[in-house]
This record gives sequence, structure tokens and C-alpha cells, in this order.
Amino acid sequence: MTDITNRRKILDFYRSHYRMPSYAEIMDITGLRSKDSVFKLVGRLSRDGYLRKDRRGRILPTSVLGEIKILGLVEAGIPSVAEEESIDTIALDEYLIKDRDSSYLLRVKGDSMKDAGIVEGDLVIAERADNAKEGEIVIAEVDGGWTMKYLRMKKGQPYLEPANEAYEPIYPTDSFAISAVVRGVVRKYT
Amino acid sequence: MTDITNRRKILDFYRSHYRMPSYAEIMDITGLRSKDSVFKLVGRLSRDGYLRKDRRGRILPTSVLGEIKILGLVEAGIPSVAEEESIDTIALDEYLIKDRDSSYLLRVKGDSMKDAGIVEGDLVIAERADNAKEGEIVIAEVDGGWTMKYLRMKKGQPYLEPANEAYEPIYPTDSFAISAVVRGVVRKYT
DNA sequence: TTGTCTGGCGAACGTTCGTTCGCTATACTT
DNA sequence: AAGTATAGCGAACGAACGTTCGCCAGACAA
Repeated sequence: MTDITNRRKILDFYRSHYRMPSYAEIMDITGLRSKDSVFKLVGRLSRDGYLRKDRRGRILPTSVLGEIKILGLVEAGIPSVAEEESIDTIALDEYLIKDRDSSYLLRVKGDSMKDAGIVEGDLVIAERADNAKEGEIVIAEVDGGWTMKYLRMKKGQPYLEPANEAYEPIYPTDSFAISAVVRGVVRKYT
Repeated sequence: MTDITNRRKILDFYRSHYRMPSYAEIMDITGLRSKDSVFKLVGRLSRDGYLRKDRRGRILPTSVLGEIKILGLVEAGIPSVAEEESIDTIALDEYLIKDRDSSYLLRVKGDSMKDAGIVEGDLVIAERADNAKEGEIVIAEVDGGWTMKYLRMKKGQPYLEPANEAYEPIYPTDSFAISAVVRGVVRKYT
């Protein structure tokens, strides 16, 4: 059993238990029969940067739950080379969400934003805000209903523009209030 | 200081330290001066479902680092009601990535998949696989180059179809191998 | 006013923690 | 063959852990 294999088992424990295992638990996980073996294993993993220890000796993951490799570019137009070297790793949650308390997800219905790459069934990450810059995609309440559109300006007045030629821009007549700004889009294929 | 405020402090600790605080650390965080106060606080939070304890009394978060609220539907076509009631919360990482070790991200270049809602700059989540079902979006090596397209079949032979009328389908002549299946798409507006 | 309930306090308890020690077996070098 | 380094073992250690206890002050109801 290699150290790396054991490290994977430890991280699997972290993912399923939301905490790192104790040395006694690592004994169960790895099959080692003494805490000193675990102590030395942890020492090796820690020396090589695969784990950390806090001030009290308890172990911590170096990379966060949820990190994923970024491998490279894929040329969606003309085939190009995607090298098999990992460029970087990121945590999707941290990448997408800046302020967790003021952010929420909305599931998209309809196709009025399809030319912006937002289609039915997508999740959009909305961050609460009562104003936005021109050109941003906003969630807004207009004339009594909620909608998601590009925010545009004409003669100093805001209006909402869909990303689909089949729909017309919305010029608020009665009321208009921005509720949130769309910060990201997430789609999952099942 | 309300219990909920203290719970937020505890979860903030978890987010920044990748582990839950000990009772002594909760004393520092909250300003409480006895471990029994913490013990009772934890008891209340646990009773109300805001925390869990494991077998040994150590506390765990009920909701994972990175969970975010799903608020409702947004009708992208015609404005409809998006109620302000939180329907559910999910962790984006877990939502998007099934098998972390065989998954990676690729940044999209080009516009050949724009009608599928995948545009330049998007990150796609690719899961390594050497075969796929018809209709899935795949990363494939064809005639010496890499590309991302819909997998289609004609007369038992696979070919690749873009989601953009400006591009032509690719019929492999020399070599063809599926490298990965696209499981999700992530876009961030900056 | 009196009784009851709750949250917080300081002190003490037994358990589990990470760590260290002496030892053995194996692998590799000289 | 002899010497060195490494991984693993069982046992023991002090420190930190969650828990429990008796007590007190404030809030609220009877």
C-alpha cells in the first residue's frame, strides 16, 4: 500500500465525514496496527505537502474538499491540442460564489436568454443587489413580474433586453426594481 | 448574542479552518467563558438541527461548506413569480461532480457549440470515458486533433456534430477516440 | 412574593488525542 | 558479510477533548 493510496483513503474519509480522521481512525482505514505507523505516515505526507497539521497536531487537508483540476483549453471550433498536464486546481464553489450569504440559485425557465448561453434548466447564481451596470444580466421586478434579462439604458432610462430575437425588449411602464445580478451559470447534463 | 449568530461564527470558523472548532475555541469565538455554556449552546443548535455531533461528541456542520440556497424558478421568457422562499440548498461541487478523480475542467474556446449554450470562456466539466451515448457532448480525438461536439451515429458509425450552423459535422476518416464526456458547464461573469 | 425555567459560570472527571519510546524485520549500500 | 536506513509494532505519556456537576442570576408565570 503506497502513501498516496492511503492519502486518498484519508481524503475520502474527509469527504464523507466532513472532518479529518483521528490517528486511531486512520489505523482502521489503512489497516495499520499502530498509531506510530500512522504518525510516521502522516509525517511523510505532511513533508511532501499532501497534508497539513494544525498547532495541536491534528491533520488538515491541503487542498479543499471539492477542488478539481483544470486541464487546459478545448477549441470548440477547430480541433486543437489539449495537453494532459494539469494547469491548476480550483474549488468550484469558491470560484463561483463570492458572497455566500447574499447569493442564491435560480432555475431557468424559458429561452429568452438562449443567445447568451443560458437555456432552460440551467441554474443561475444570483447575487442580491439593487443596482447593476449596463450590460449585466439582472433579475428584476418589472410591472409586477420577475424576469431575467440584460440591463440596458436608453436616454437615461433602464430597460431589459432578452438574448433571443423572438422576444421584444421590455420597457418598464409602471414599476422597475433590480433584485439581483447574475454572477454565473451552472448546467448539469444527466 | 443569539444562537443563530453564534452558529454563523462557528460555520465561519469551519470555512476558514476546514474543521469545526473545539469547545474551547468556541469560547474564544463567541465570548462565552465556560465550556458548559458552549455545551448548552451546542445542545440547542443540535436540537434545532443547525449542527450535528458525531459519536465522540465532536460537532459537525449539517450543511456542507459551500452550500447555497435554491430560491425558485425564474421565467426567462415571460415574467413570472419567483417566491422568496428557499426551496432547498445544494453544494455546487457535489451537484456537478460525481467522480472527482476522473473529472477535470476544460476552458472552452470557439463558438461551435453555442446553440447548446456553451460559449467561449465557459468551463466544461469533463469526465474521462472511452465511450458515450449518442447525443451526449464528448471530448474526442479525431484525426489527430481534439474537439468538443455532440456524438451522433450514422449507419453504425460515430461522427461529431457541432451546435452551430456555421460549422460542418466531422466524419472521422483516420482515427477517432472518445476521451471524455461533458457532464456540466460552468460560467462566471466578471 | 414565590416557584420554575433557562443561560451562563468555574471546577472536576474520564476518555481520546497526538506524540514518543524501545524494539523488530526488511531492504539497500558498502 | 556487516552497516545503515526505513516501516511497522505495542506500550506509555501528557495534553486537550467533551461532559457533568453544583451554583447563581435573570425572566416569566402563578
